Amino acid sequence: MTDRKKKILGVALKLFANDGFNGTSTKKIAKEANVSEGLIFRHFGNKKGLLNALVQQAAERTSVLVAPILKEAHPKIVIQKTIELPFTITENEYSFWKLQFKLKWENDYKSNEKMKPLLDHLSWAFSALRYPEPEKEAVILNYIVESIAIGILRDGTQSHESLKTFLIEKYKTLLL
Amino acid sequence: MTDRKKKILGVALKLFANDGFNGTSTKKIAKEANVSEGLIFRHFGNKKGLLNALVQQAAERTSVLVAPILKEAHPKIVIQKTIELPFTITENEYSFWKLQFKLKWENDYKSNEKMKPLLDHLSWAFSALRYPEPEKEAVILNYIVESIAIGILRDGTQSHESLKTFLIEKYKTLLL
DNA sequence: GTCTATAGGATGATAGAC
DNA sequence: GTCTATCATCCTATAGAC
Repeated sequence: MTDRKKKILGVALKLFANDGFNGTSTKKIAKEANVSEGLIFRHFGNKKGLLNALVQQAAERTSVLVAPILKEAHPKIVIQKTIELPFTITENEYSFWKLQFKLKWENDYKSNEKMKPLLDHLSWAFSALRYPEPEKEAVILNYIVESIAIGILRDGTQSHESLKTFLIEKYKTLLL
Repeated sequence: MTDRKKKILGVALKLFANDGFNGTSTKKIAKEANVSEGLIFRHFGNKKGLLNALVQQAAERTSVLVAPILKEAHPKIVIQKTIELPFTITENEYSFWKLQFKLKWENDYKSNEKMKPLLDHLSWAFSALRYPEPEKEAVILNYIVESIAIGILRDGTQSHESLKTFLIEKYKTLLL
């Protein structure tokens, strides 16, 4: 992967995340990346191809991020790590996550597959802890964690920090 | 409000919700509404003006929908009605809600003001029920309810029906 | 791999007639 | 209030040179 190709991907990620796919012209991407517009099409075929490359990168990045939770064998730790997940987002990853969430609303990319393994592992954890409805608990916790992630993208990590402790304590109590 | 103006608003709502603001051309709106393209600009000035009209309609519609909960004086019922809220969405309102949620990602429309009164009333309800952290409980429940709404928009009401009972029971138990 | 130049079409918006 | 015709601009994509 050449430096220019990487630059294009980086700039496109930022712009797609902020202004949306249709709200971002290839011209703007080229300008901000200090690259000719033609180069984008040489490397990615068309604009959609550029987005696809970004989506593929994201899939890999997501599985790396979720891996430590999936390997965790202690149910209580699985839950705690899941709650902590959105708080591990650093500011330079904001564009990445923003694009992920936005794409859920695009008809072509709404696949939910990436988070399925985490959901399954959460179900298992609640099940191991004898919750009567483990699947539903997993769905709910997943919803909470996703909403927190979205909130953080909007207002920053700090604004939600107190929720982390609150949630961990809440789920700890229920586990006693 | 003339019939043609209403028609434009209805078609624009559907298309903006499905394909996004930038993904929808005024030409397409005009064609689907059986109206000349010029008429859109006569009525709404420009494309953004059309979106603004939609946003204003939505604000009114939202406050009507939330009103019954805000008037509710029994804290337990406030919580139950909040949980039930997303399940009252009918299919012909899907576009309306879809646009609402999508706009949260648009830099110009991310205002969260519309749901603030509900959040405050929820806080009050949890407080009245002696929860130690009423504001946080309100935020969490609000997150859950929003996520369910989004899930319903994706997969239909039926797919989440069992969660409704589950949640109502869960919060009932915690209140004993 | 990268750039410049350009084609071909779509897009938002306006003017003027009815 | 509504339509037709039209404009200027922008957009994606390609061709050809280096």
